[in-house]
Formats: sequence, C-alpha cells, structure tokens
Amino acid sequence: METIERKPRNREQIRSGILKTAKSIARQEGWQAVSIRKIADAIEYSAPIVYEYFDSKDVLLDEIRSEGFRHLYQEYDRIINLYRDPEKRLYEISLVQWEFARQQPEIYQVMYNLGGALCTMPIYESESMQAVSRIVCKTIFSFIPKAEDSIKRLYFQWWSISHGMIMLAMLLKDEQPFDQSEQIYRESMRRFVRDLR
Amino acid sequence: METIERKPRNREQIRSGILKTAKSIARQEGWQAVSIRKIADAIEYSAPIVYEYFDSKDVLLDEIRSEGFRHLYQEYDRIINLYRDPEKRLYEISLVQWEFARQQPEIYQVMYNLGGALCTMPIYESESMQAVSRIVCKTIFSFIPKAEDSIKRLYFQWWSISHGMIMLAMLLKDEQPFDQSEQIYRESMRRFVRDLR
DNA sequence: CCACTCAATTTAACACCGTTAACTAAGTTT
DNA sequence: AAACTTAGTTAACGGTGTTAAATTGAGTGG
Repeated sequence: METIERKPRNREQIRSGILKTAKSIARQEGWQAVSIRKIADAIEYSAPIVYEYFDSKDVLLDEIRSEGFRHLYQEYDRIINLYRDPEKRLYEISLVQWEFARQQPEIYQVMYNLGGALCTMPIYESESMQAVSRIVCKTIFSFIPKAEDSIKRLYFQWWSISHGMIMLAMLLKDEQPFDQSEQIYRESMRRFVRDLR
Repeated sequence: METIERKPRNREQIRSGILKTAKSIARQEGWQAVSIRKIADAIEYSAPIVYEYFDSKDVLLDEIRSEGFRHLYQEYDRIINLYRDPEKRLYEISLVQWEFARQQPEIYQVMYNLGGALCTMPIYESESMQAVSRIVCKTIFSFIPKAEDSIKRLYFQWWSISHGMIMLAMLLKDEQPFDQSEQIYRESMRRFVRDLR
C-alpha cells in the first residue's frame, strides 16, 4: 500500500529534481555547462538514471522550454482575468514577459535557443508555445476584430518588438543598464498598444 | 626569398580555410556540429594545427563574428555613399541587415549567440560591432539631430525591431514563409523610419 | 533457509569533444 | 657534421551524451 504511493511520489520528486538542477546550473554557469553527469551528481545518482526520466538531453531541454511557456500562459491568463480593457491587457502582458525574462533569464534562453542553449525540437511544434500564441492573438482580436491574417501580422510585430528588446537588453546589460532598457521597453510597448487603436 | 613570400601566403590561406570550413559546417549541420577535429579533417591537417591560427575555438568564433560585423559595416557604408536622404539611408540599411541574415544565417547566429552558437567574448567589447553601432547612430543623427542619449534610445529601438523580426522569422520559417515575414519587416521598418520625422 | 526473480542502480564502455605535451622528420644555420 | 628551428604528427587528459552489461538487494516460492 505504502510502496504504491511512495514510489510514484519519489519518481516525481526525482524528475523535478533533475529539472531544478539543470536550471540551477544554467543560471550559475550558463547552458554550455549543463551536463547529464553534473545533474546526476547533484541529485546523487549515476548518469544513466537521468535517462529513466528523459529520453535525451534534448527532451529535457524541451521540457524546460515547455515549462517556461506554460508559466507564461498562466501569467497571461491571470492578466486577462484581472483587466477588462484590451489595451491594458496587452500592455500588462508585455510587462509580464519582460519580468519573466528578467527573473528567469536561463529559461528564457532555452525557450529561444539563446546564449548557447540548444533545444532542437522546433519551437513552433510546441503545444505550450502555441497556447501562448493563441491567448495573445485572442487579446489582440478582442481589441481589433480583424481577419485572422491581420491578427497574425500584428502578433508577429508585437512579438518581435518585445522579444527583440528583451534579447538585446540581455546582450547589452553590462553596457546599458537593465533599468534603462526597461524604460525604453515600457515606452515602446505602450506606443505599440496605443497605435493599435 | 621565395619562402618569405610563400610562407605567409600559405599561412593566410590555411587561416581563411579554417574560417571557411567552420562556416560551411555550421551552415550544413548547425553550430553544435562544428568541432576543431572536423575542421582539421576538412583542411587535411591534424587538430592541433588549428591552434596555430586560433588560440581557442572561442576566438575562432569571435573572428567569424567580427568578420560578420565588418561585412555589415561595409554594406552600411556603401548605402550611405549611395543615398543622400537620411530616411532612405536608414530604410536601406534595414533591408541590408535582413538580406545579410537571410543569405548568411550561420554568421548572423554566431554574431548574436543564436541557435546553439556560443561565443563567450562579450559582444559590446567587439570593436567591429561598435563601428556598426556608430555608423547607424550617425545616420539617425543626420536625420534627427538630438542629444546622444536620445540617439542611443532610437538606435536601441531600431535595432530591437530589426533584430527581433529577423530572429523570429528565422525561428518560425517553417511555419510562416520567409517572404511573408520579409513583407512585414519592410512595412515595419518603413513605418519606424517614417515615424522618426 | 535456500534459490529464484525482478527491479533499481551502477560500472564500463563507445565515440566524440577542446586542448596540450611530447615527439618526429625535415631543413637551416653555424 | 652538429646543433637548432620549423611544421606537423601522435598520444594523452579530462570532459561530453548515450547505451549495454553487470551488480546489488529486496521480496517470494519451495
């Protein structure tokens, strides 16, 4: 009886321990330093154990990427339930994305294959990423009810500005203070949202 | 007499052969597949020879990055000498950047540590990258003569939109046709330039 | 209590990686 | 001819992702 319960729980603990360790190493030493053996050492198992939970390093990274998009989705969902005004919604969603990239840069990196991280699973096949796309597109649509194609264009533009600024801010953070980049980001996203009217 | 001339020329040939091979492998198999041994095999030498030309894989990548920025600089310079109108200049510069990323994606990747490429030399310490920044800033200034801080803000915005769209277009190229992304890019850059007035 | 099974886990191995030290062979200088 | 320089190689170190085989250990039927 107990074993039936304890075994699966341990499995889940080990699994999340692997994910947690991978992210922790990436945060401290960068994704190029994340190795299966190092993860195994940290969770006090031998390397092959990791393969009992993830078929390869690639699917491990894919899981972290999906976690990231799911987290983003939840935050966007929260914003939408919090505000009624579509303009406010899109702006707040933009700010959430900035905050996410700021607080968990290593996850943001693996989501977009930045800074040496490489997850070979195509990002557009990720269900969790598509869910994020849908929720933002829906927000834009509730704002400007146009044809699907137009919405996709606007979404692509919004995504580009947001992602472009976040990426450059990360890349230049030692030259241009992050807070200064954030100020420009806020202004740009506000203007983008305003210009949608 | 001959040796004094032939030796340096051969040296230069080998050196550029290494660079060419690295880019070629990256283009065909991605940066994660670029290894010193594979490069050495291709140029028909043993691996340690590569270290006679580059202190490490990292400085090899740094050289390719610098080559990329120098190429971009030359193109920007050409545009500036070709057109007088600052508006036209900035727009054409934007198009050159798109074309560069389209034709040599593997170089664009190493310039920004995209898609698994990792050059640990900080990008903002690259002289060739700073030269590119200066020439674009100058173009914006000839357009809107404002304080240096304002110019840097505008440059950051221009760079973000351009780079963000290029990056996303590359990432989504199998879902959203590149030509379609290019259309949105042209429209966005045109609008950015127009809004500068 | 012994033998057996079965699952969990580890060890050992393979082929690769970046990098360096030691070595070889050829040519040049003295 | 002997010593030195140069170009290039082989071999090695410690690391990587990954897999097959060996090992451990606990529970079970005889």
